[in-house]
Amino acid sequence: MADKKGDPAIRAWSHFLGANALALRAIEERLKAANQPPFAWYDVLLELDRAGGRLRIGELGLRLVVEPYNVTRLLDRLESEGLLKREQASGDGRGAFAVLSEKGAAQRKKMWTHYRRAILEVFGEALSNRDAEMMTATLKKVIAHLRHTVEIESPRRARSDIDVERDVERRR
Amino acid sequence: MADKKGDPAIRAWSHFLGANALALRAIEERLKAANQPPFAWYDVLLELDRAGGRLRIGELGLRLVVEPYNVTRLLDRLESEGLLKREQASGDGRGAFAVLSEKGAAQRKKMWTHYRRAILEVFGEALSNRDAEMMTATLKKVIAHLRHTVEIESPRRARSDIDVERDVERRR
DNA sequence: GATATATAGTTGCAAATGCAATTATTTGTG
DNA sequence: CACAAATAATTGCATTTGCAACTATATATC
Repeated sequence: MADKKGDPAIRAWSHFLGANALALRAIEERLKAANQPPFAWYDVLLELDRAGGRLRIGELGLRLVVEPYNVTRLLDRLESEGLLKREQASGDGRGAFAVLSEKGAAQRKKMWTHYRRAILEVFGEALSNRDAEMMTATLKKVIAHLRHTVEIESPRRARSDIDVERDVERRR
Repeated sequence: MADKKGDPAIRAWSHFLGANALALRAIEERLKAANQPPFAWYDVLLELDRAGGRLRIGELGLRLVVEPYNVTRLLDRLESEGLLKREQASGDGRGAFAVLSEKGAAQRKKMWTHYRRAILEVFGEALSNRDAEMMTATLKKVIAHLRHTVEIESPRRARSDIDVERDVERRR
């Protein structure tokens, strides 16, 4: 109990979670009210745009922080709306590019007007510029830290599975 | 494009999203590696514990920022593991309480050792105490703003004998 | 240069989530 | 009191996500 809320990092995390839940809910709500697709679509389109219109699918997943199988399906949905197309990678028969279409670029712009307003409304209104800047700086540290440690850790099983304790019996 | 990254709030939001994706992934990953349930379970158990062991289901949803239908199913899962039980609300035939069980309390403690370590590892290591404290303060503003504007409808509680008891710490 | 291993991306199936009712009860209004 | 409206929680169905396995191609090793 003593250190449950005692450590500043724990307190920050708990507020982070709370703000996250409320903010995501509010943003999605506003996008839906404006008849726009989920904001995850915006991120895909933006990342493609930033990369000049085309990006290897795996690289896209890394940048978006989305698992490969979810990238596949996200792209399926966007592709079926004509917002992008897949293109076989020349020189690597395994890979493919996601390529932004005209329609996709237009959709991104369209979404942005709503998304931007929503962000400012639910997130920006609460913060001074100074608050926001400090938050950006702080979150950059978190991101850098996580990008770093997550990378070091994946190659193989980090731990042996001997030490696992079965606490909750069934996973359904 | 001029103000796409120009506004401090927008920049903060975009970093917020990035940190969120990385942090959630890392935390869940570590809990899974320790064979623990998802951290959403912890939140349920903690909220019940904080409330003294029992809470109206709707109120639990508000505190957790989870939609009613998802609360139902979350409780289904925890209840089927024996971590809590539902109890008909006396005085209101529609409602029910979620009641923390011994096993649930124990499970919460158990999870905490892993969860706590994970938080400190993936989130705390990146931040100084001062960083974390500033972040908490800033996020509090965001939360207050969203709690206020997003939920214009203040959930008027039906007064019933049993739950009058703990009005003390409604807002957290 | 044959074979093992690693990489890119996808897929089947199960579990979780979102949405739109649905049930049961309570409250408000005439 | 009768009846419309509101509230608490759940459910059916469609969509999305997670996990594990799979296909296909590339790379490394001997």
